[in-house]
Amino acid sequence: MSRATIFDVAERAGVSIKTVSRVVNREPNVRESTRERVEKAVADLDYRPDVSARNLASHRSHLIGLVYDDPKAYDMPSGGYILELQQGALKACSESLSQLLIHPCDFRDEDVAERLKSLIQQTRLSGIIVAAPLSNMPIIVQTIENTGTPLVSLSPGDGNGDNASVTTNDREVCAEMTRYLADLGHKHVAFITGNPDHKAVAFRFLGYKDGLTASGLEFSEQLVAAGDNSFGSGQACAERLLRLDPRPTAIFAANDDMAAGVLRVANRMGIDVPGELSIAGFDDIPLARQVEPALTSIRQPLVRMAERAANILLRGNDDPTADAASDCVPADIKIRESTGPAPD
Amino acid sequence: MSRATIFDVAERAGVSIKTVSRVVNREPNVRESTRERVEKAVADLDYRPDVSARNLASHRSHLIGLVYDDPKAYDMPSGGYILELQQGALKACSESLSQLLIHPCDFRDEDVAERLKSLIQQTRLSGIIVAAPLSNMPIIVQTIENTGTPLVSLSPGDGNGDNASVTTNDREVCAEMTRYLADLGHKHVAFITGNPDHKAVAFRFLGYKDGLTASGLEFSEQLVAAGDNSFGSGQACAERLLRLDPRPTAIFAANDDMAAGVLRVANRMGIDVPGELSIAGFDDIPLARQVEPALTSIRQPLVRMAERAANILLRGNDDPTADAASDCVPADIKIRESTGPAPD
DNA sequence: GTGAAAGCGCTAACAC
DNA sequence: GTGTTAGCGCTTTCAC
Repeated sequence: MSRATIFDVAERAGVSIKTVSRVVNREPNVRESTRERVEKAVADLDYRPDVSARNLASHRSHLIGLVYDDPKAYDMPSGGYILELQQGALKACSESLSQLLIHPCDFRDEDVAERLKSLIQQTRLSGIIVAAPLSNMPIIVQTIENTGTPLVSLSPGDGNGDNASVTTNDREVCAEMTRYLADLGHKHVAFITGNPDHKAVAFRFLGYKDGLTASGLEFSEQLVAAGDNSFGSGQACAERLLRLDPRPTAIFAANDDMAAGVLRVANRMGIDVPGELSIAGFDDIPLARQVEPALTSIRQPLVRMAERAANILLRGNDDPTADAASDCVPADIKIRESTGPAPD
Repeated sequence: MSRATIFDVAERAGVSIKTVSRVVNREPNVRESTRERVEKAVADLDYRPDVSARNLASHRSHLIGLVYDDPKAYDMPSGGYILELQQGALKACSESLSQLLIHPCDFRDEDVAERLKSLIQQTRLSGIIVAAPLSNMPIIVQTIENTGTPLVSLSPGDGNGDNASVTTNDREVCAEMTRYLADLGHKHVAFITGNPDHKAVAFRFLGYKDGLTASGLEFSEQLVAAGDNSFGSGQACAERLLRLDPRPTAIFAANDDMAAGVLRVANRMGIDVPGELSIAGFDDIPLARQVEPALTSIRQPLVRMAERAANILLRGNDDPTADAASDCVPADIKIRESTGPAPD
């Protein structure tokens, strides 16, 4: 019971293999009755085209790569991030009869470039999605560009050259969150910045400043602490910020891990959240819902971003899901229990 | 600057393509000097064999699949689980010049089988790793078996037929954890069972019983609550167990999400952990370290299990990392702050 | 609308 | 040790 080939189908349908090929690939110029006969034969024989043969002949691999920072290099803080990207990319792939190759990479590794190059050349990837923060790393981006492989960046800090990119509105949504806090009566809203490698995270800080301005609040260096995206750094920053006089009544952290660190410190210091201190995060990781009180946060539309990125690669410009603004997918603010009116 | 082919390399090295093929595939019977010349030509031309051509000619895809339960179907409780599996499988793949195709699937979906079949036939997967709990689902396992694709199950509840499998010592390590609690003086050790779909989780319950017996403690149905692996079910079970009289002084949950639920309830009820109640979990998810007090838990060697599974597929029996017992990789107990001596 | 023939870049089997 | 010759199963080109 060896697998059926295109010849078997052709013979059974009484046509040439070219016609089978046309039907299978949904090409035009096939008479309806012929198409039906071929489709019947395909079904009867449970025929599925061999991907290797197709790739070899067509010089396209129907394979795209998803490149992201190896979570093992950190202590896997944001596995959810990666899984959502995978999910979005997989969705687009399955709709386009393509497959996804995942490629976590450690940019501290000497061989990153070499490994990437091997991946690309051996598999003849039709395209690559590079997720932040790797989308900000010249060595990664250039290695890919040198191979001539189509590339889509996810949340690159800047435009990232001529490459296509998909982003979210980090800056605007952070301004919105800041205004939300200001509207609750908070006058001293602190901010904890994230890892500077992650340029999109820098936009969050700008958004915070925008929000302050929009709310008529003054920006103060005092109220800004430099974190590195980790839980521990959130704790450290909180310890400093919460000793300030006057003490901030709201802390907005550039990610949820740090926000959770702030919450831990507040609990330890006996500061009531949200009674005495409002805390907001970013990313809406599962932990945000598991801590108590649950964290107000911002959810990036990662699944849709990755899906869109994959579709850019897979379908080019005839992506039906595309609209003018689809390369910037807006984020959602999730109000939960950790934010509330400012104390008197 | 089109890519170099095997002919270009052969020409440059002054040999036939077959010799190039031998060198590239590390086959024997090549004179050292010839090998060196070919290697030089390969390097000069930056030649990398085309995977599609190789697959087509050799009828092997150098591609393995990793099939796991789509985390989106749940609310992504244990993304870390999947990432560790991916990491292990990827490690083995990169060492064998192979690639990994990930295939999350929702077993509630009507088309699971069809989708799996498409994946396998189109890509001619050389092998498939099926992770628990999917490794317990006949529809999944049989679909794969029907295609004749080599299959390795990860933590299948039972032997899973003739298929190779890689497991951890769920039962033994749970017995050990239970003994550890008994040794701390706990007389009333409760247990929260997990999702029955996940057969390996059932072994954890058996281990709990074993441990009780080994410690001379009596088993009581009263002290067993049925959870479903979710945080919420951990809370519900805790609420029942902690109202018991006498109240258990230790609760061992079949996973960390449930253990975290127990901790939350204990905090709400004003029960000191570990002073009045010891809590132990299983899985050592990141959350286990983030809650306060940090949870005593058990860490499955998922990365190594997946790596071993991939190596079984990729290298068959000449896996240098294999030893007699490598198909059962032992788990580690991580003692943290949530367990301590029983109260008087 | 449909088909015939020529590869795609490699491996396999066998010859030398 | 090394080379020759057929394919692998499909797409492409171009003829009809």
